Amino acid sequence: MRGYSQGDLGARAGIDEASASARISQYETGKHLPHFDIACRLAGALEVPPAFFYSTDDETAALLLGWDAAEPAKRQIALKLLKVDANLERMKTNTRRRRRR
Amino acid sequence: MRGYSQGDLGARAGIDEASASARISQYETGKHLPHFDIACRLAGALEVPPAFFYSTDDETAALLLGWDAAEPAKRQIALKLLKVDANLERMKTNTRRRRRR
DNA sequence: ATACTAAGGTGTACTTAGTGT
DNA sequence: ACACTAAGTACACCTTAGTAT
Repeated sequence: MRGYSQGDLGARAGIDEASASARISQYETGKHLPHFDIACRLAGALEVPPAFFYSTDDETAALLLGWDAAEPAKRQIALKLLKVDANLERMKTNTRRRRRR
Repeated sequence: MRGYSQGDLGARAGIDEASASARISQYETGKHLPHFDIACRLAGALEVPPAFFYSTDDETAALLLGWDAAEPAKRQIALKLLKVDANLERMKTNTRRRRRR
């Protein structure tokens, strides 16, 4: 199993092969959205962070890909670089995380 | 409208006030997941990037908050810092973006 | 083989009404 | 006022069967 067909991707994500092609086609054509747990498994199969699928602009998408590929040391530097502003911002806003299934 | 009640948040996200409290409560308690377009409007109201709601670890969540608060100049530095690894990584993997509604 | 779609079945979010703080 | 929940309704995803490249 080394291909990149919809069926193979489905298999790597643990989706029943009988419906994998149809479902992934529906996702790619925008007909339907996968549930979050399925998106996580597809992200695992494609080796991208799940949040990548939910980025609404190309810069954020690039950030998440770079973040995912970077080594821990480089991650720390990037995070510290951004963190100063973030902490200032968070004092002003009430941003509670919402739970997932 | 200056409060942080569920009803106010719903109003800022353009959700019908008759059901805003119930729905947001269901999101916060993990009973239900909002559709992606609703998540985007909630993110706008809370001034966080939509992808923040879909981050599966605290570091990625922090990254996205920092990214959102950072000025363009600082964003470019962070992005370039991560981009080298990212480009190398993308040559090896087949990561097609999936469409959204 | 693979990608895609229509239509019906299935499951989840949304609405409403109501309880409790 | 506000947060939360139960139950029914509405709607989106999933499955199947089928077409087409």
